[in-house]
Amino acid sequence: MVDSLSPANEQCSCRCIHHERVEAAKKHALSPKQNEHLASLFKAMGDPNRLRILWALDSEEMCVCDIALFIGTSESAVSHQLRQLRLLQLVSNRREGPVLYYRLSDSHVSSLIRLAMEHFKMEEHRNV
Amino acid sequence: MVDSLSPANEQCSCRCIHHERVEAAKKHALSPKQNEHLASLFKAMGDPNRLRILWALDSEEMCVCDIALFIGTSESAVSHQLRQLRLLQLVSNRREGPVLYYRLSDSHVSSLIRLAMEHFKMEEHRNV
DNA sequence: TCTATATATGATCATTTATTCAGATAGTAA
DNA sequence: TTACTATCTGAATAAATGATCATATATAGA
Repeated sequence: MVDSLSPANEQCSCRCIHHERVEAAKKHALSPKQNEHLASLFKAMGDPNRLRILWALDSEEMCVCDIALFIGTSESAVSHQLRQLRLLQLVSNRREGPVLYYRLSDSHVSSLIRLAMEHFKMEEHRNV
Repeated sequence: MVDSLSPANEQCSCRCIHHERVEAAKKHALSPKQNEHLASLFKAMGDPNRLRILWALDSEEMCVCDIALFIGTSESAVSHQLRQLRLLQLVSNRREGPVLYYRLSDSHVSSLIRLAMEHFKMEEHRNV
């Protein structure tokens, strides 16, 4: 059992520890890759400005200018944020002339936000 | 319309902009407080180690030692992470003598993780 | 009381990250 | 081509963050 530990994990091997729980947790654990992917998704949603962008795009397409005005930051800052969201495939865009219209790639993001709202027992006062 | 902007948001007022979309986004937007709460929840879940902890605690109680061995970091690091999760009320603990057993505070966290897995079309290979 | 164990906490440090600025790219129209 | 607009990108900087180390607290037992 102990030899299934990676070499770096030696610092605690002498303490209380319920070895069977640790082994069970390892079996139940997500793969490192899955875990990284999920963490990066949540991290992307964990920035207040990005979260506002995502929530805004849930109800309508917006261009970079619109978002910058809505968020109250520079267009460059918004563009950087949008790139992150694009790389994670949370948003996609559509070009119309020189203007890029951004939207949510799928409904998972807004589902996650709504589910998270339940945790805080927030009301989703839809007034749009 | 424009006077509903906060004084700091002046940098984009001369660009293309679909003002009606910006106004609609503002109406639809979460309150700053709600937004901050949600962002902090997602941010907490956005660290790979914290996410592993949360996912592990979904299936069983673990003490700090267990978690440290499972994650492969020091108990102090785990304790710091657990404090953040406690302050956000994502986990709670139960004392048994000198040992603190941690568990998820409610089922929202694991629901969020499972929903996020759908975004990546991950399979939840339950082998525990 | 003293000792040992389990966990928590505060300070520090290295890394990450969000924004800003300057400049580049892409599209449109003259 | 030139000029203009919308957006993107890379570098730099300041702030936030996670881990480590040393120390403190809490509980149990002698």
